[in-house]
Amino acid sequence: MSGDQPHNDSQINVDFRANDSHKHKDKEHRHKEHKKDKEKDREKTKHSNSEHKDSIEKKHKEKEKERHKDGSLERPKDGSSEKHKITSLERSKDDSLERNKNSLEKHKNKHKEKDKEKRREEKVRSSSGDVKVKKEKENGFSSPPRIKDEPNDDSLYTPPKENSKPLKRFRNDDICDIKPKKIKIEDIKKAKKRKQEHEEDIKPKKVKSKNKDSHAATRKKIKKEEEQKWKWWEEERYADGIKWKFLEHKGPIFAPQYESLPDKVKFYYDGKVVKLSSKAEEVATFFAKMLDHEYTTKEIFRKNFFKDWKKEMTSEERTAITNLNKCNFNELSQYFKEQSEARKQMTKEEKQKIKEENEKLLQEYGYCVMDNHKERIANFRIEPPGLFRGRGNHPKMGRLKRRIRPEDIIINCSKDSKVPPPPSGHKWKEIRHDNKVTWLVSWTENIQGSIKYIMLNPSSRIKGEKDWQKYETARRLKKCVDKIRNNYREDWKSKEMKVRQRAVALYFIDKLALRAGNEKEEGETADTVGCCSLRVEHIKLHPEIDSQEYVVEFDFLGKDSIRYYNKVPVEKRVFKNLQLFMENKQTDDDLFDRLNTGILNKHLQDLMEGLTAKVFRTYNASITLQQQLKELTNGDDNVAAKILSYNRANRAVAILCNHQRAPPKTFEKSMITLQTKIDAKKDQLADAKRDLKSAKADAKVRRDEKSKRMVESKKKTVQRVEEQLMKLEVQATDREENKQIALGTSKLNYLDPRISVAWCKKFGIPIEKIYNKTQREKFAWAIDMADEDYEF
DNA sequence: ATGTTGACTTAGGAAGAAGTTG
DNA sequence: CAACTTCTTCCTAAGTCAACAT
Repeated sequence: MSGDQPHNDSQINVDFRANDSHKHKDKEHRHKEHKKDKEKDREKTKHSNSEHKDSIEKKHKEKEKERHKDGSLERPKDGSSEKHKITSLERSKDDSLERNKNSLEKHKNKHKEKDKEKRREEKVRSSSGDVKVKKEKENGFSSPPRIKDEPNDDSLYTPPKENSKPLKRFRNDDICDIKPKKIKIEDIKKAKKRKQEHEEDIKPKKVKSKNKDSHAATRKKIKKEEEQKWKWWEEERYADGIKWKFLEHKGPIFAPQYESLPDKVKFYYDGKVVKLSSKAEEVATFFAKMLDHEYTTKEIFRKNFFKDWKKEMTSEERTAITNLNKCNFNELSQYFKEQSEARKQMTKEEKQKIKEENEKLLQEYGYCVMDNHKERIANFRIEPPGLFRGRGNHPKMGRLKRRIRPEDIIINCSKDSKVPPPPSGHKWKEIRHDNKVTWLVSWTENIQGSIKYIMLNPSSRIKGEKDWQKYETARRLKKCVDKIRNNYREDWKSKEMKVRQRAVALYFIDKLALRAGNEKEEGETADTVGCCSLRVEHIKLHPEIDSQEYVVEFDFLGKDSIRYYNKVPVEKRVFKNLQLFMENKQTDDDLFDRLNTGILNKHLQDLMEGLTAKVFRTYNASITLQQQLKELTNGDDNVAAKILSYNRANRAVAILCNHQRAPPKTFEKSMITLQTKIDAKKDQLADAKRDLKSAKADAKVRRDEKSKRMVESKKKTVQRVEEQLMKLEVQATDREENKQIALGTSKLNYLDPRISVAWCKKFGIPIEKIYNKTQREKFAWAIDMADEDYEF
């Protein structure tokens, strides 16, 4: 499909540019240092085989060049690196701090009103100008019928199994020709029938559940099933909305009660010992435990902490303790360090005992029964109290996260199940029987007032089905993405501002895999943005730069305050539109002032059933992996080299999605030790080769069996050592390239696992090399169902 | 439309376990 | 076997998106 990824080359280039400035600087810097280190090493060891080193470096360079040619991994060497010298993560913090200081206040008051003003203004502007025809055009443009008619025959991409067993219809996804409302009714009817049949098959426990014998019977049954690994993906799914029929669990585990400090551990205020009340002391320990962290030095953190701490103090304490700077937590901090040290020093037996106890708790609380199957729960422990630490420059950092009591907890389970008893002397806040949701336990958290849930493990049916469904939606997008791309390109010319903005935003989401960008409440969270919430200050337009035309420079903080930096050449039309959008705006005005995620997603829904902004991320990630694997894998390579190719493909995706990590603290050091190993291995190889030579010479002279055998064994040694060396070198390359890129997130959330499974099967790579145990559990469905010619 | 809330996915870092090495 | 590194699991914050309320 030519249109699969018209953007891919640029995407990947672009991505490397995403690291551009700061990261690149950093990378280049690191490269130099690395070389220096190598040189040092050489001098030290004197066994240097500089030839070898050079050749490896050359090899790497060549490889990188190749990749560059492919439009893959190499970053362009443009000179945009000067400005940013700090690594992304550090930088992002500083940046946001600065900005927040300056603009937070402004924003708070301004933004909402300004938005309204703006809207008013622009209405005037547009009605007088060229954007008159709004209503008609809007109707004209959304033109859903055309798109909806797009043949939706999943058959092409749907493995036979799926065909015979209908996919679950979360949003009536795969019946596309019928109007949604009708479907609902029909689906429910069908579902009822299906379920009746289904239940007859598996003997629902519903009726019998009060009977203990039958409970025991089901348990046995569950155990049996456990042994042979339930393949939920071969079974029918529930229709619309219903998530389960039976749900029983043991409730959550609460955080351990606070234990007072021993008397010898003292807290000082203004140089004098102060004995704190239990409540105040507990909160003090939270602070003391974090003392080593940088954020206890931050003004906002300290202010928030102190305010909340005072609330926990007795009135005497409150009058006595008025200045956090006069508080001395050192003894507390010291005490906790000793404690953790002591924990490390425990004997094997003690550790074993703790492990066993944990295992017992896991067995008791870590599983639930959902529809005749025992399933693992993800987070069965209630979050303990502590100090809130948001990410980035969070206005609420340092606030007290309060202890959750049974009275805060809502239990969700089925009516016919054994409701978990609350801890003695307590009651649950509520017991609910809602099978339209997947959670077992919920409570409201006190920092943001949001609801927290206990849900099932990713290996569970309920999560797995949804995950599978996600990739199926992305595959449906694959089939109509060309149309959608043409559609938004047309919309760049629209007379209506709203449509143009929508089209440009969608272009970014598609090309750059940006997140949708919901509005957020000012002052409640860190100042981060996604596509729809970009502000004028987040982009710069360069009509020409580095011999490229129409370049947009992005620089903003995204989710988790991870910095997104990228210079992207765009089409002229996009560029001109951006200029238009930015006209007469302040830096802190919204770039897309007529757009939000709701509008965008509604439009997408019209283009394809189930399509939302985030599907583009999934789609582009998966299609990139597939294409990169195709390009990078060399069938003649050995396993290690193939895996390097896989990791590189994975890396291309991680870069596309801007999945970063802080470089491991020990990165430089571990690189050096690895290099030393490589050097040692090279020496060993040289020795082995010499041995082989002399053995050969020897054999020539002697011509006896023994010396022949000797030659053979020496040959083998050389081969073995060569392989080992190769493996080390591959490892070094891989690690180097991975310094601040996190592969895990995309692997876990964006890449259709069937692509990887198919790749493994095709090239004879054991799946364990790609997925660890947890990942194999999560992707069991894919491992079971994908064969080597699976295509995304 | 706009705002609010609830449910669920996505995310990076910390802690803990396992593996490696001197 | 202790110290260190690396891999895995845990933790929970921070997004997305749809349904509902205004």
